[in-house]
Amino acid sequence: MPRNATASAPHLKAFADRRRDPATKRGAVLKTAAQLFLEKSYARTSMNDVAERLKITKPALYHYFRNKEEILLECYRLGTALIEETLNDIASRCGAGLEKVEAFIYSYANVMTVNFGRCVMRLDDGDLSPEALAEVRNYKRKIDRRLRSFIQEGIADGSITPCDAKIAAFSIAGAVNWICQWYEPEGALSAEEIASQFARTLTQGLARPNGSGLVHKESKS
Amino acid sequence: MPRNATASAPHLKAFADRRRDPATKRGAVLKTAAQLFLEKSYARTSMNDVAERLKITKPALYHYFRNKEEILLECYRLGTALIEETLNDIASRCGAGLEKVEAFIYSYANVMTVNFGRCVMRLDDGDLSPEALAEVRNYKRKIDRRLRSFIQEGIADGSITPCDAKIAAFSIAGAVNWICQWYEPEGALSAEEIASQFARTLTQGLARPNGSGLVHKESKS
DNA sequence: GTTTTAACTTACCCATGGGTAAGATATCAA
DNA sequence: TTGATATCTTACCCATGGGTAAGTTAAAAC
Repeated sequence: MPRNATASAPHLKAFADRRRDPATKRGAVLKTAAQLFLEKSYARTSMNDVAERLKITKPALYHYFRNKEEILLECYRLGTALIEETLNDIASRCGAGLEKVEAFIYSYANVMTVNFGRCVMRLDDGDLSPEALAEVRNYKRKIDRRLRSFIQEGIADGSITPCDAKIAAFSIAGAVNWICQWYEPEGALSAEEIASQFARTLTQGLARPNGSGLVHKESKS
Repeated sequence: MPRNATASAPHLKAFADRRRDPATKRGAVLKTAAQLFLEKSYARTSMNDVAERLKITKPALYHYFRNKEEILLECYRLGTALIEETLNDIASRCGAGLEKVEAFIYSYANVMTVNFGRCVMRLDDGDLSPEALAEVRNYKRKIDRRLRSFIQEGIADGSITPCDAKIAAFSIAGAVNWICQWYEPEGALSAEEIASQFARTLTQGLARPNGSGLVHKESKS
């Protein structure tokens, strides 16, 4: 995996010449800011830091965003859009509740390895204004409800052991959300490995099917 | 459980009269600060906020702590002490790896519902100085290693399905750590309910033992 | 009672950082 | 070429909040 946003920097060149399209530059600001927010947190990232990395000065940023918070909010919006996309896919897919949950874990885990996705669960939404906070909380609630409904479906169709769906959803969401706290794009673990093992262990559990015998061990691929 | 630190405030009276023991007052500052850090985050909690809640003035706080960071660090220390305590219990206990993991989840989940425990995983350790950060990271690494070793034990003794112990540990730790993000002491879910269901579903999985775990299950529904 | 000392207050300092005013300069349309 | 406009810079404002200096009050020691 050679080119990973950090090292070779495509978007850092966006401000090389003066007149180019604003859309690209706005995007570059956003990408850079998201990166910094993940590196140092939103609060510890100053507008100057963002400007510096783009090799411009602070006030230039205000041509593309009204204020710092708007940048943060936009990160949330892009991230939640990624999540909603995959959620719609899964919901429309046929299958038992358990399969949906499994697909959810897999897809969601992958999103948690993408910067904008990571922002959604790692950044502190308490830094948002009340209105923006309400919007973001709404997105998050929607995700939680979606997962919870998959679990309830599974209990209803018999693919999932009866349990408190609310707690189960928190458990799964927690495991996956936490990825954005420790995942490193350049790290040893690939997104694919993480996503697939998470999907398996969270649905099937750690426990060996029964006792210690290899009695009816299924083909483990 | 009627008296829950928030409503009836025992430690908020610590500064009622002037000369009392410093230890109690220091503890009151700590408790109040931890509470505020969880309510508003460390960064958004000013020393004035802490003082105000204790009905004293900001400089008075500096009789008990050298600076704001020392308060934060102390929260981490008390929290990690709670965790280590339970970890030692479990490690010394006999049992298969899976049982240890289960016990870990149960105990750790309970710690995550206690304010100082919540601080450990919810507060942003990036606010600490490099030295303090190293100390805290060290605590956290120890916890992770402990969990990972339980899992490896389980794989070795046959109680746990072979898997990548590192990823499995992240998954479990994530689910449990996330509790401190959503748990509300006054909320509908009790610590006991959460801890026991977490211990069960994370070890046994969601899937119903027989019938649906497999991909080739024909799932009508 | 008087002194000593810890506990606390009032009043302040100043670094950080979000945001703006106003001017400079390159780009684009004509 | 030239004016108009978006782009970007230099220089600044000021609110917030951690931290301190120095004095005040009350408790405790004698």
